[in-house]
Amino acid sequence: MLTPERHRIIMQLLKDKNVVKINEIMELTESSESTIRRDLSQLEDQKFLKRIHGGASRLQGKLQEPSMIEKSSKNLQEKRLIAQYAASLVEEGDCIYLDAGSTVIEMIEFLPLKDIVVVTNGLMHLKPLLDKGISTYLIGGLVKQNTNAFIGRGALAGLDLYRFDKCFMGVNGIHPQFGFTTPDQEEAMVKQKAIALSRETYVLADHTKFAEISFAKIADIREAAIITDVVDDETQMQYVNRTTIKVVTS
Amino acid sequence: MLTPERHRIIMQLLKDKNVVKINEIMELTESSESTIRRDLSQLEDQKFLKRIHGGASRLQGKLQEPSMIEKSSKNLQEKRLIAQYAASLVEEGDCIYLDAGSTVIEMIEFLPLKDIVVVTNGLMHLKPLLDKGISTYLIGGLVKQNTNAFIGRGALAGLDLYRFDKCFMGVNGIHPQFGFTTPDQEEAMVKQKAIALSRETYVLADHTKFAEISFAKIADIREAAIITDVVDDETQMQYVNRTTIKVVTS
DNA sequence: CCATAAATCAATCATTTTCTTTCAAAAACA
DNA sequence: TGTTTTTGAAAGAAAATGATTGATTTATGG
Repeated sequence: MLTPERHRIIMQLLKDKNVVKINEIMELTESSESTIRRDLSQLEDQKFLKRIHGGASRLQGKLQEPSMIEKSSKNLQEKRLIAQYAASLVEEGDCIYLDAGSTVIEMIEFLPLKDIVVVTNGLMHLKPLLDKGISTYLIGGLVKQNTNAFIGRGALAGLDLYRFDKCFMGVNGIHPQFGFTTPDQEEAMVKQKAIALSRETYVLADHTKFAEISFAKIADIREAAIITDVVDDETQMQYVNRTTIKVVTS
Repeated sequence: MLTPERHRIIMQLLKDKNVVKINEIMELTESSESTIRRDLSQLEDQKFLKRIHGGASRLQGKLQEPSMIEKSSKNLQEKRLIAQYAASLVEEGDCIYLDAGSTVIEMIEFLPLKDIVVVTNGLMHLKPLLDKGISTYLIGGLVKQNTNAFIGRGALAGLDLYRFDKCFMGVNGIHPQFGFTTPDQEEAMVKQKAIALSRETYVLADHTKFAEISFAKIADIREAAIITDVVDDETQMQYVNRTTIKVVTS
């Protein structure tokens, strides 16, 4: 592996995690310890990072990342935790489908850099995915104005070209009887098909989605695992399914 | 293999990958190590890339790649006239295909607001189209990093869902014998298919495109009408076809 | 708190890979 | 044909790499 490529990977890791261990880099780049140490020295000389015992840390102050500042909103924090957990489910070699939607978009920055392929119907997902250097396929179709999602016949046909290991999806309502729902019928069709084409489906949902019912049904509640943050009282319990994963908040 | 062709391949690889190893180029061009090294030296002298140990990396920052940035400012006025004329060909009720590319993108602001449907493989086209309120379909596929065009199997399949009244296309080379050409083979396939699906095809080309030959052939010169700005002397005449339209410049 | 163990570090060296230079053969050109 | 340009191969120089060493730092247990 060429030097600048390693450097790029190191900086990418740092952007994601703030601190990175030498072992991680060694594994990811398949290089020796010495090489990575030299890399870190060089990058430190160029003021791109600060070396610490065991690895390196991002130097803050000069170019503060917005990711740390905008963490104030409670709901956003929740979403990020859910997204982070969801991203951790992605394994090397996976081909995954990322549904359009604000929760799913948060997953991208936590995705592993390794050998994965992403297919999506979310226009907004594209730039962050490409920035990470992930090979990305868009399914095409009619562009829905307000959500920037691809829907319609073209989207369904584009989807049908692929099969997925894992599917990550946002929904608007989760209800034990009425299943997963979303306002737009056309979007529901796309989601439905994505689920059908995936080995496993994960629905990312913060607490606001439970006990809600929207217009168009996507699937029954048992057809996907739910990744959420709150499974508190008995009232809520009835809305989850047996594959629900609770992400520890706080 | 000829020198300029190797150079073009090298630059193409760099556009896609940011870094390229000498071995890769050797294999792809079937040339010796020495030759490739010479190529890299020359290209570095011309400020087209930066040599690194083991290969070359594309230089970013100050001298951005000429493909998208320099192009978009240099012959802008020319391009806008060509684009404006092309847009005037669009009639009410038309379903048109807009190819990815900097010349075609200029068409959008001149498009009539009426009842038209646009299909495109250009990601950059999307926002201006939606801003104008035109109903827009994207064909999907693999996102090519540097041109933001959709290519590959997904793009071809997405294209096949539609039929077009008119197709507007950019190319890199126009030559009486070698036809319309473009550097990327995958993009050429998409363009080829778009032409096949259209009743009429218009190639938008400023004077820099004539007598140029790029790597991948799209179509013979008689398969499309050319919209251009200069048809001056006899030398140039041989490169145009009988359907060439000259746009009056200034 | 200290002492010990474990982990990490910088420095060095041998090995591998890549680079530059040089030269002769091949190809293109006139 | 002779001349120029391009190409490929070879040899020594330079750079990058990986392993090893002993020093330094951090963690752990008493």
